[in-house]
Amino acid sequence: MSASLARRARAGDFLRDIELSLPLQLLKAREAAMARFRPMLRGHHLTEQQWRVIRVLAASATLDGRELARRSFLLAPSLTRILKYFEMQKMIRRSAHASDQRRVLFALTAKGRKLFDAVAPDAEALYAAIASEFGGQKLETLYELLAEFSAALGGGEGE
Amino acid sequence: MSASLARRARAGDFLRDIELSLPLQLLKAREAAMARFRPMLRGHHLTEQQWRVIRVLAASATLDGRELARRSFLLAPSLTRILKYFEMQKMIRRSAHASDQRRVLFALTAKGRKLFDAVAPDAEALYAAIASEFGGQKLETLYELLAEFSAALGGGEGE
DNA sequence: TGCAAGCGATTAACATGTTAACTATACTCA
DNA sequence: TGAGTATAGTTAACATGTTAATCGCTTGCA
Repeated sequence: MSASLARRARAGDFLRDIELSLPLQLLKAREAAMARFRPMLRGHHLTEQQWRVIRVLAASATLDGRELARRSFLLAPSLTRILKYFEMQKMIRRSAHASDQRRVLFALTAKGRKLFDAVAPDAEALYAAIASEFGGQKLETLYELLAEFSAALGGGEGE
Repeated sequence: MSASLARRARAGDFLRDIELSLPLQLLKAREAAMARFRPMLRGHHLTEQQWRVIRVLAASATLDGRELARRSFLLAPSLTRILKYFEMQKMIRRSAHASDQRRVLFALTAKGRKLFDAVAPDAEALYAAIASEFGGQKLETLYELLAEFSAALGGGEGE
């Protein structure tokens, strides 16, 4: 692999080969993983982003929009749209913040919890399959490198 | 970092913490990098995907849609829209394939080449800064792991 | 030959990404 | 206390992601 990289770097293009674009390689890896998850989520009538919201709320009971956006890594406009949809579906319930009228609190309804309980085992199974195919040790190394990378570029902020 | 992962895994949530979602970590790392590139591209009135198309064409002279889609890692509908836009901007020219009337060939115009020449140095500078901050050696390791991951899950196909 | 199946490109419909503007509420400090 | 500033959430506008359908061209094969 290292040899392959070196070969490409010597190829003589003006710009380094697009194969060496880091954002693109991250996108490819992400797509390789998502290609597994998407059909399963689709079977539950969920998009990836919708599942992230359900998952975050399932782990935290009640959250305001800001925290929900941070943990699900969604931009505010996307989150607004998703929450509006889930409210319509009776999956999520909103309530007022006691001391700050700007904030809105969100929580899963019983129906939303049921959805989570139905999807979670499928997601875990796919994740386990990926870990098995790629190797748990390498997966851990990849996690660490990704975390270091995000931290080095200041792309995580929170915590 | 490994300690941090272990701590979270022990946290006791029903599902493993969302922080351990691989697609999400890949997305975060990608976003950390793109946060650097986006403002620069915006200064040239380009989106990330538009830049990928320009870059691929700059390296290959003439390509049909299929190859262009594969190398820029864009889905056909997105590519169609981007090419339509660039044609309107006179950045890209389309021509007919000699032996297969289904295919369409695309190439940069002189104006498109000029755009590439203007953006490329800025992109290289940002890439060099990232390599410097994160470390060239770790960056190479990350590349290799990402490539192995994509290959292991069958998410690259071509070559 | 001719037709069924496959492929390249486009279009359609809906969801999200991205930036900017806007509203309402909260805070700060003179 | 009150003008100025900051923050949470929403809305707007446009670009891309995702799946499905469509249309014309090509290929394989009876």
